[in-house]
Amino acid sequence: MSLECSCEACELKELFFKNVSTDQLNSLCSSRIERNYSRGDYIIEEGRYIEDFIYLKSGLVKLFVTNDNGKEQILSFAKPFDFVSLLSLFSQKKYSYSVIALEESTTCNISIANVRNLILENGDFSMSIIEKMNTVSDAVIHESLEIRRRNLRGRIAYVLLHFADDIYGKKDFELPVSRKEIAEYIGMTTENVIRALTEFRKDGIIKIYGKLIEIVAYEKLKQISEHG
Amino acid sequence: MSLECSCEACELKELFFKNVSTDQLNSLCSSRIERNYSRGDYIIEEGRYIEDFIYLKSGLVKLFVTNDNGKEQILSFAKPFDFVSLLSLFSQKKYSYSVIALEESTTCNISIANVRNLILENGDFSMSIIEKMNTVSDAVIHESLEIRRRNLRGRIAYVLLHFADDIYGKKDFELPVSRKEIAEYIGMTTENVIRALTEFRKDGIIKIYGKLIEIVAYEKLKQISEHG
DNA sequence: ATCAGTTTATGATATATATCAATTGGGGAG
DNA sequence: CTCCCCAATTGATATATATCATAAACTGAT
Repeated sequence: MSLECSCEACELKELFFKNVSTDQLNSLCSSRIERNYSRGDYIIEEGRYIEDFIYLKSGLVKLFVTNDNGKEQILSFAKPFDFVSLLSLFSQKKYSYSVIALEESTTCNISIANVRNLILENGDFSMSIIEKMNTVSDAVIHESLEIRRRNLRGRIAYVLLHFADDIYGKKDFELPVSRKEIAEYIGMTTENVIRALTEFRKDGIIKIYGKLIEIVAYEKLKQISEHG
Repeated sequence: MSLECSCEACELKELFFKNVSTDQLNSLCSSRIERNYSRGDYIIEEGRYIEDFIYLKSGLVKLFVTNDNGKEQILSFAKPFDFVSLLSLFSQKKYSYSVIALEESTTCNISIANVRNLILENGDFSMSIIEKMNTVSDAVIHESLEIRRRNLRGRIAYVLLHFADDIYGKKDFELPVSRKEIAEYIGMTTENVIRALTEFRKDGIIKIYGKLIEIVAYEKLKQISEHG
């Protein structure tokens, strides 16, 4: 039985289910569903019932809300090891935000009833999930405050550094989002996002080839992010 | 023994410890400390080690962060039944925000080791604390997004309605914060907060007597909050 | 009671950001 | 392959908000 469960070999097992017994893992495993998404696919739709605990095995996604006049506000970007359904998993019945894949992405979905049972019977697992939840919500709140206290240039610098440092781990990368999406993330207009990027390019801080960004003057960018 | 525990009679017991056995409650009770704070007192100081699980029995507090240049950003206001130390309780060792009493406030503090033990041994309690955590962080994130998508007037309207509807439950109340603190909450300058309030007064939407605010045209204020 | 410091308030001005308009280029649907 | 829509870009202008300056009212401390 235990040999048949592919969760045993999952690289994310240690991260999240290290305190789960083999029996419990097998139970999770039998009910779990893995899903693949292409760029642009909805993984979670705002307003839908929360039925699964979802975590991202690979790829990159954006979390966002849509307000009455159809405008989108991006909450956060999430990469593997982030638990995209974690924010409001048990606070309410319906999702209060949507999630869309920015790259080819794979999720592992576990029925929420199973997770609930695991919480009820396994204290170590509870502790682990609480820590993860706190970490995720802390990060989202922190991010929001960081963005809010910056001006346009500071926000753009912050976002570029976020992609370079936290998401891709290198100074040159392909932007997984449009200028418009950056605008929706930092709360400014698309035109001004473009203008700031152009300014950085003209100042020799970054190079731009369409979606490709290369950070040339990393320290300078850091300085702009920190002191405007 | 159980008769001596004042937690048995605490009006917040049902809200948070309904799934806790009498023995467990007594254990919590013996280690708990109740603290009183006056307006302006620090309840939590950013950077301090998280040693207690803290909830607000009475009063009103503000949660805020201080950035490098000494400016404060207010995250949220919390009233009784809110769990002020809940945001990052288990995500890290130190508080990433401060909490100050805005009115006479009383907290109940329980050692974090006790709460941790309770999580490990009591699944229902775990479930309950997870729901509370999700609710608190959801609210803070939601609040932040709501504020962000409004202009100055909309933000001020939103804040006034927040105090009237969510905090005081009536249309006339004494502002528990300065104009400067409102500014720190909505991310605008003090002068512009004052100007917007004055505008609302001149338009007959509110009456102002120093800190006393009376909402005269509630629907109008609602409309400004929703559509600028 | 007085002084110092902060809060509230208002006006004038500067600055940042949004809006509107026009152009170019690319990607997807048919 | 072509058409059309959307993304990216740039410029001109409008608007919102910040900044600076000033003053009155209030608050707390001595």
